[in-house]
Order: sequence, then C-alpha cells, then structure tokens
Amino acid sequence: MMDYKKTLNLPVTDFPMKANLSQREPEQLKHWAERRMYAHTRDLSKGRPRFILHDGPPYANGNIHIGTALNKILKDFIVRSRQMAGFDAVYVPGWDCHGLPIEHNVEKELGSLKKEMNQAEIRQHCRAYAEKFIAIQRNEFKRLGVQGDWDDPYLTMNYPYEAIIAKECCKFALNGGLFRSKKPIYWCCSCQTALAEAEIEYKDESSPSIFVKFPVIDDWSDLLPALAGRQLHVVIWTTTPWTLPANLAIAVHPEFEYVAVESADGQVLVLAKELVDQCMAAFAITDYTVLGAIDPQGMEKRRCRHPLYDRESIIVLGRHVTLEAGSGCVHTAPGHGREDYEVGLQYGLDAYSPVDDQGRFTDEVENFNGQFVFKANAGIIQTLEQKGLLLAQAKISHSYPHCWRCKQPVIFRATPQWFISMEKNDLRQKSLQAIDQVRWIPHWGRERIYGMIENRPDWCVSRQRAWGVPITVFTCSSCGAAHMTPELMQAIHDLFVEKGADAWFEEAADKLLPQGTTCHACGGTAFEKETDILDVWFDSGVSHAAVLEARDNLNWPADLYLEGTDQHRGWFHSSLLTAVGTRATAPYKAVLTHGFVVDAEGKKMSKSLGNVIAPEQVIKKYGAEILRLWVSASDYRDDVRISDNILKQLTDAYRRIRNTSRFLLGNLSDFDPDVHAVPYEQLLPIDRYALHSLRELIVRARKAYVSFDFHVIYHGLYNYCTLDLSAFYLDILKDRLYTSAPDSSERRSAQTVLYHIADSLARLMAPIMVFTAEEIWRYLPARADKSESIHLDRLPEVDDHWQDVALAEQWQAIKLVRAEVTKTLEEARAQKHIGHSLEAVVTLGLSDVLYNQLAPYKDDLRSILIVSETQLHKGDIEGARSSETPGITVRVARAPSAKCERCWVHDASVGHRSDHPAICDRCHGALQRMGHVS
RNA sequence: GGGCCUGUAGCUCAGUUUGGUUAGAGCGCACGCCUGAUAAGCGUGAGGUCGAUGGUUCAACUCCAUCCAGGCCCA
Repeated sequence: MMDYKKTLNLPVTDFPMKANLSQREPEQLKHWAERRMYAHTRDLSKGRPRFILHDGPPYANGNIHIGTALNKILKDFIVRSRQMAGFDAVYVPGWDCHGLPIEHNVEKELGSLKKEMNQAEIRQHCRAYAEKFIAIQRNEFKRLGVQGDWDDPYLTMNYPYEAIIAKECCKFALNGGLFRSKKPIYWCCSCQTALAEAEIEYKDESSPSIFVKFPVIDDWSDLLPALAGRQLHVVIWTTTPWTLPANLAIAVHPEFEYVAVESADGQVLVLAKELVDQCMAAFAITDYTVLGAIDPQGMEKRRCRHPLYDRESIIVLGRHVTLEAGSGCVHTAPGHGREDYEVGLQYGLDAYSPVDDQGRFTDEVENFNGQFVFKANAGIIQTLEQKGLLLAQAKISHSYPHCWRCKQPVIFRATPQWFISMEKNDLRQKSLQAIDQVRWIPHWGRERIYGMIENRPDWCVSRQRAWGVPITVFTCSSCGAAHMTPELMQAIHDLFVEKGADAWFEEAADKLLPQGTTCHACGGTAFEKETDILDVWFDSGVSHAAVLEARDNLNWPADLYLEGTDQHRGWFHSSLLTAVGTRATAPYKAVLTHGFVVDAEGKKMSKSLGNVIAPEQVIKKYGAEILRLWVSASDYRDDVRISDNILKQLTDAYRRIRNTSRFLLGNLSDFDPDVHAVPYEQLLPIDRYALHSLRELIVRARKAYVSFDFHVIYHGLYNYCTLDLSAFYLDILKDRLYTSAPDSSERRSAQTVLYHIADSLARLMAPIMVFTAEEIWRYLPARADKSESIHLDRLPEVDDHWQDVALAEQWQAIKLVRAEVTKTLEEARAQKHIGHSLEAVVTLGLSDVLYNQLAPYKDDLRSILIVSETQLHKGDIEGARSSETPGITVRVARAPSAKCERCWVHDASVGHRSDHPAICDRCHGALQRMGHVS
C-alpha cells in the first residue's frame, strides 16, 4: 500500500522551534553592528518628520539594574515603533558623569593617596572612573537590544557639554536669577569640608541635654488674663547648647495646646500642655498649678530675650515641632539646622552661624570666641546657670551624624551658597504655566510636578566638591558683588570647549578675566573666582541645551521625555527650571513616566530583603527578548512586578508566539508571494475572515503604539496567536493545507493569508521582540521589495479592503455554534464514543437566525468543526444536547464510514476507487492533480 | 506626618470615564484527546465575597468616606 503521508504538504521549515535566545542574541547583535543598522536607519530616514525622545542620562556608576533596563527598553519600544511608523526617530543616549557618588568612590579607591593629589588629578581619576562605567553600561544597554547612537552618546563631562553647563549657569547670573545666600550644610570641622548627605554616618554620641528659660518681653495678658503683670519664661530643650549663641527664635506648633504653669516658687513657665508632667519632673518641680491655656497662634512673633546676649528671640510657628521630647517649644538657630533654616526663611531670619571653618566661635560671639563649639558647651551651660535660666541638665546618648572619613561628629553650619531664585524673573509662576503646556502621561504627573514647583524653596546649586562644573562667576574682592557679562560668558564657554571645565581650576582669576575688568558696583579691579561646583541636577537639567539644541538632527523641545516617576522631583524638574529660566518654555512636549520594579509581593527590591533580580541574570537564563517581553506585558504606569514565576510565564508565552510563527513559516515553504498570491476577491470566506481579524489586530496594535500602551499589543498579539490562529484558523486550515494539491487554488488561498499574517505579525512585534521578528523576517518568503532587515521596514499598514463586517458577523455565529459542538464532542469523548473529532458525525439543530447565518457554509461546516460529516436542521433536533445558548442543539454520533488513509476523514467514498481503495474521492482528486494517479 | 499613585482569579491583563443581565480573556492548574506544528497541537473543567469596612442609591467592581497593604517623592 502507498504511504500517503508522503503525498501530504506537511510544514517544512528550518526556523528552529527552540529559540536558544541567550546564545543567539549576541550573534544577532554582532550582525546588526557589522551591518551598521543604526547609521543605515538614519540614512534611510532623511527628510522624514522627526520624533525625538530625549534620553535622561543614567548615572555613570555601577551596573545597570532592572529598573534601568525597564526604562531603556521602554524607550527602545517607542523609538523603534515611531521609526517604523514613518518618522525619523533619532535616539542619542547619554550619561550623567559628574557628582559626589563617583568622587566618593574614587576617594575610597585612592585612600591615602588622595592627600598628595591636587584637584586636577582627582578630577582626572573621576573622569576615568566615569568612562569605565559608561563602557560597562553601554554594553549592557546594547545587550538589551536597545538601538541608538551608541558611538556618539552625550556625556555631561564632554568638554562641549561642560561648556554649555557653564554657559547656562552664566545666563542665570546675567539675568539675576543666580544669587548668593547662606544656608546650613553638614560640616566636618576636622576635615574642614562640607559634607553631603551621602557622606554622613550616624553613630551614638553622648550629648548634654538642657532645658533653658527664655524670658518673655511682651505682655501676654491678652492671651491669658491671669498672666497680667507676671514675668513669663518660655522653656526650650536642646542637646546642642553651643548653638544657643546663634539662637534667633523659638518655634511652637500652631496646633498643639500650650499652657502657662506657675511653680510654688512663683516662676511662670510656658510649654506644651502634653509635656507639663514630664518636664516638671525633669525640673524637680513638684508643686505647680496650671494657670491656663495659651493659643500658639497668638504667640506668633512675640518677643523673648536671648538667654546669653542682649538681643531678642521671636516666637515662630512650625509644623516640624514634635511632642516626642523636650517642652514643645523648639530652640531655633537658622544657621545650624535644616528645619530651623526653613522656618527662618519664612520669618525672614538670617542664617546666623558665627562659627569658622575649624568649628570655633568667631569674634562676634562674646565670651566664647575662639572656642571649639563642642568644648564651649560646658561654659555655655555654666553661664546659663549663673543667669538663673537653666532649668535642668543631663547627659543623653543619641544618634548623631559623623564624618564618613574621620569619624568625628559633624556640625550643621551655614555657609554662603549659590541659589537660583524661584521668584526672581518669576521663575516659579512661569514654570507653573509651562507645566500646563506639557502633556503629562499619566495625567496625574501634572499634579505631582505642579505641587513640587509650587512649594519648593530656591534651588541651592552650590556644592563644595571637586568633581563637577564650577559655578563660573567672579565676585569683587572689595564689595563682594557678583560679576558677569555676556562677553565673559562666551569667553568661558569657548575656553571650556577647548580645555574642559578643568581650565577653571587651573587658571587664576585674573587670567580667566579679560584685562581691565572692573566691578560694576564699586569699580574695583580685583576679583575672586567661585570654587563651588554646580549641583549635578543642573548638569543633566541643561541637556536640552547641550544635546537637543547642539545637535542638528535633534529638535528643541523634545517630543518626549520618559523616566521613572521619581524624576518628577529630579530630571523633569531640573530640566523644566533651566529651560523656563532661560527660554521661557518647557524643553519637552510630553512627559511619560513609569513606575518602579518591585518583587512578586509588590515590595521594593533591596539587598537586605534579598529580592533583587538583576537584568544580567534574566538575560543569561532566559534572554533579553524575554526581558523585553516582560516590559511589554506590564502596565508600567503602575509599579511593575517581576519574579521567576512571571518570567516563566513569559517564556511560555514567547514559545507560543514563536511556534505559531514557525507553523506559519512551515506552511509557506513552497509559496512565492509574487507568483502565488491569490487576489482578495478569490479568497475563500474563512481566509477573508482571517484577514478581517488580522486587520483588527493591526488597527488595535498601531493605535496602542501611538499611545504607548505596549501591554495592549502584547496581549493582542498573544491572544491573536492563541485564539484566532492556533485554536481556530490554523487548526481548521491544516486539513486544507496538508491534503490539497500544492498548487491548488484553495491551498494558495490559505497561503496568501498565512503570508500576510506572518508578515504582519513580524512587523507588529518588531519594536518589542527585536530578535525574533528579525529571525522570522529572515525565513519569510521573499517578495521583490523585501527589506534587508525588518528594522529598516515599516509597521503593517491597515488595509481597509480586508474589512468585512457582515462576514465577521457570520463567523461570530459559526464560532458560537462551534463552541457548543466542541463541548458536545467532549462529552462523547468522555463516554468513549469517540477519540479524535474526525471519528464523529455532527447533527445540528439551529434557530432560524443561526440557520440562515450558517446555511451558506453548509459544505464547509465539516472542516470548520473538524469532524467527518455535518448535517444542518432548522429547529431543535431530537436526542440532542441542548446548549445554554438558545437555538442550538447538537447530536454527536460515531462516523459510520471508513477512514480515509490520507486525510483521516471518515467518508462514504472511501473504497470506491479500485486503484486507491483506502482513500476518499477528495484525496483521489488531489493525487490526480499531483500526478500520482493517472 | 504631608503630596501623588496603586490594589479585579495563583500570574499577566480587560471591565470602572457615562453605576444596571450569572465580573471577562489567556496563561498556569486538573482531566481528556491527538501523535501529519510533536521538548508541539486541540478540547473540557475547576479557580474571584472585584484590598477591608461603612455610606449614597431601587441597584456599586464602578460614586463618596475611613481604614489596611504597597510604591515614588518630601519631612
């Protein structure tokens, strides 16, 4: 007997079932690099409308983490999909290179060597350090499949970039937005240097704890009549007596209850009601009476006498006051505390800080001048005691900030800093207005940044550090006025372009200034150059100027900025301020934000929790494609979860998409679209319906690309492969594809559609599954105009000829009936009446409506239901299973006829042909056509 | 503590804008079929008091309030 299997057209393809991603991806990347794909794309896109996604620079330190990967992959989706939609989507990645973390690590590496180095040498080491990590991260980003101008990224430490940073800063100096004021910072007295938050270590320290009385100057009888004619004292508590000489105020909480308490010996103390018992115990006052309540609002701006000096200390309101310890009245020295400073700003108080670089009181401080502050504690306490203003003293142990280098306790000390004013030039108002010209996605991003800009203090841009771009201003040696001119700004810019910001540190002030420069304010001729460097947020904040404006192939403003939601406070914020301050509008048309990567339980990733998943791990185990698929499957507007379970699920999904593609390719092995394609009008109905569905997928996916809803694409693509193709269209099609003669019109009809599907799927997935799409593209039958790479081609176009609503409605009805049939078949199978569905004969009883919809497909029903025979009746049929859907009854019986050896359908015609008794008429015809039968 | 945001099956997502049929899909799971997509393919089934509580309403996953859990940014 003939082996009929050999006469079938079974799928044939070299497209591997197993992706082997982690191994094959690097090969693909290498190939793309050799073909110079990015440059190629640029050439190809010349003259197209631009779409500019401006990259927010990651910090050039450490390896990338999963959040960085999420960000870069999302950016890649957008750039690639805009590119494939017909734009010229230039993507210039960048790095943030200056700043403390790098300087900090370099200092750690250098250790004691640092002492012998000058600033220029340290800066050299920092530069090298940044370069090292840029190289590392660049490779990591490339490995993710992210495409961009990796050969010419922007680096904030490049000389031209440094020159722009300085120039943008000078613009603020020119327009008066940049000013100098004092602000408290951490200061190490032994290292004689300012410290950043990151350089602080908290350790337990023993400090004096004292309660001090501040005599009240004003009359408070309006607040509490019982106080008429009495001498009152406001009680404060502090653990840093040495800050008392700098006391300018006492803060009370506007919503706490305060009382006046009279002790047996006649003194009247003011403190928080809730702390009375506790305080009296501490003061060893056993006998006292509460005279009455005092409204804190009424205390505002009342005057007290300073306990040490002949000056006033006013009462202010502050929400930072707590009832955890002390008296509820907080000693406030704006020059020595962050909160003190903030509240001081509101009341116009000076950041008074009469302490020098070595931590000694200046000559302003009577009696204690020249004393080291911590040593002065004892004397100050003693003086208070002598004046009768000390209520209690003790020692306490508490957590106190220490220097990370010398381990000594640090102090908070106000020093002159440079600020960008939020009020000058109406920066705040203009920024708020600019916010409303931007499209924020999701919309609540607007609320976030608006609230921040509305409430933020002036921007302190000074850092007392080595690794950064200097604040390139001069101050007059005689009057202290800042000096800046447009010519000087340009000269500094040009100097930096040539020599980098290092030039500022290497040259003396008089060399940097043009000869004959005089002070605008006092006519002085001697100047000092500023040595503070700029906050790194300023560096990245001016990327719109240093990158978007500076490169001809980019646009200002950018079409889109895309970063994590933390950047509302960070880069979106600093970019907005630097752009509005100098250009009056935001540097972006739209801002898209994503959430953070969290673990399976929604908890943040941390080393201590041990729930960190590194991108490298994922790539090694699953491949970058799976990581990209994960990004696409997640609704990134909220936080994004990742876990082994989730990744496993995605690999399953990946395999499904891959296998479906493989099946499509396998059935196209003998198909040449230029030769065999069947015109739309001649396609079989189910094939036209498949195109209708495909068109709907394309419409949905293209729309989702525009609105950045990638998870819609993932789910759409996946469900299309699973439901529309695998479980329906392809399952039905197998019979036709395998058994028809290869060149028959019905097989070519199916192949025409399969070709469209494979082509469209590859294009649709290309921005997301960059590797797999390219692989499919390689195996896809070539059309005359086929591109070298799918990534040089376009997204699938929406072909409206494929839309056929009436047809789709018919097939909806067919699917409804089909679902009922499969249920009935399953019952027959459970009762062992049938195994394979081709062993069944199905009789259908349908309502008039359904009958009319299915009648045109009477002859196709057998293949649609994948059974051997179907009969269609109007109305219910007897002995049938009645479904939940009204109007459908189904009866299943075992097929009585013999099974065709070739197509496996049980058909009455089997045995009719004497030359081939084992096959049916249909197969006989096919064999005839193929020349197997004479 | 404050600002902004999130919470629908074990997992990834629909549905909530404009309250109204038994809250959907796929995966996973269980069971079965097939062995001509085969380290594949098909089918059936079981999974949800829509974070919790209270309120508005004839009616709430959907509106309001409070709480709980979680995230980002501040303090």
